[in-house]
Amino acid sequence: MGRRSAEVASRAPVNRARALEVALVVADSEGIEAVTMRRLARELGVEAASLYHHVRGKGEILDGLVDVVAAEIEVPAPGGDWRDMIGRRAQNTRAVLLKHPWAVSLMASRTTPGPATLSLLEAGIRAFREGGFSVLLAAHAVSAVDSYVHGFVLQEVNLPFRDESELAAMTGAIMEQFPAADYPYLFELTIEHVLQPGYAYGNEFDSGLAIVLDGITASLTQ
Amino acid sequence: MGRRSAEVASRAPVNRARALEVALVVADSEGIEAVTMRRLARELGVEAASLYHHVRGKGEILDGLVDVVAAEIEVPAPGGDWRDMIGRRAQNTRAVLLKHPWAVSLMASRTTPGPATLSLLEAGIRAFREGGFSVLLAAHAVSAVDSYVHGFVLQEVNLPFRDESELAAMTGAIMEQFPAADYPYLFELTIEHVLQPGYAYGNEFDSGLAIVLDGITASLTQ
DNA sequence: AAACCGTCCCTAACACTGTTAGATTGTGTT
DNA sequence: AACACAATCTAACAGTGTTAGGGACGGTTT
Repeated sequence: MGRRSAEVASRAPVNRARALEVALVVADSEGIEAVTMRRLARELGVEAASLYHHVRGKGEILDGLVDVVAAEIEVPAPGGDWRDMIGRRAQNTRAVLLKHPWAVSLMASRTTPGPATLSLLEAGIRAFREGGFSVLLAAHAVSAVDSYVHGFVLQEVNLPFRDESELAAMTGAIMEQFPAADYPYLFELTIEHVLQPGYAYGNEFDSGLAIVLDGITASLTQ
Repeated sequence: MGRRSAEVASRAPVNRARALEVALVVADSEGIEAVTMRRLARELGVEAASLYHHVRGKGEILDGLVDVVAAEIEVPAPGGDWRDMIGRRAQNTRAVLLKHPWAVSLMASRTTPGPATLSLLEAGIRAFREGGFSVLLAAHAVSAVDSYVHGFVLQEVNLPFRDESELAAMTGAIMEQFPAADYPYLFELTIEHVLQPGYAYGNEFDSGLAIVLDGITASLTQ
């Protein structure tokens, strides 16, 4: 009865893949800060130092986690409208990153890309190139859309509230602490938009994505 | 000559402001991971536990750092073209965040905004509202542009190279490790764009910003 | 069969981290 | 001179990643 959260059979031999498997479960259920060498080892029925026979260090675990998440992102098959393909790629990316909220910051901070990360990038560039974009324009476009997606999700996963009541409490606390007169437009937007029933920050994703895609279209015809 | 990097006079009394001052210097010169309670205390000529008489915990230091950086971002004065104002705001944001590379992730992960953070947001919304945007469109637009800027800089500050030769070494290492045939378009883009003399990823910022601003313009007239 | 070798795992330790409890100092006021 | 109070101290706790060195086990070679 000791172990409660990540139930992983500790029979199979310890190796890099099993360590990553366990790390993913722990990160998803308790956050990335719970992924420690001692914790992974305990989950694998082993001592911390033993992990260093399968992995160069904790960095390799983090790199591996990033690529596992990247592999989970479905890339649209070639052949089709670039706008549709890039749009779906963006939606899929957001969906997967929301399932692993710790992954966004990690993807940015880790700098050794794995095969899945490269494939995701390849699919983005391909969609633009086969859609008639020059190499230069494709580079600009994929950078713009990926920056937008990562930036949006980065904010989204760090929001300090999860439902409307928590949001109301949050905005209330902020507006109490600071004079509302200093931020008239922010105040207006909060009252008339944010605090309206049915609001969720995640809804802004689609409009922002449309903005970026429209901008990319405009960059084509000029 | 024990102390070498952050030379801060340790005469003045210890308080929250001085702690933040020291924290900023340490973070800029040695990275955010060097900002530890013991390090700040040492720099202030004091023991770590003493800091807790001036600050609730390390979180308050990090929150303070975020707002110090936000305060450094120059917001354009009211009255002018929205595209120009938002563009300058984006450029200024990027410039300041590049001076404090640790700040991007921190701004996203900390969830207690300070006055400077709110002012920056206020200025963005104001530019759109006074440019004729509805509350809804202004919300969409400011979310889109801020997501783009943060996402771009997040990638930019985490690039594992600083000059063209390091970039060449990096791409070379990646292309050795993985079969280039698996990523034909990425390969093409690398050869024809990334490895061209004068390339720097930061140059993509302007084109992406133009894309977002064009997209916002398009969202107005539809 | 006996010796060897490499893989895997262990214990122990090092130098760190944020944070708290409780004692001690120093300064200013009564 | 006595008190009060804020600021600082020492010591400790439960963690972190990582390395060194030793022991057990299996398979392969002599």
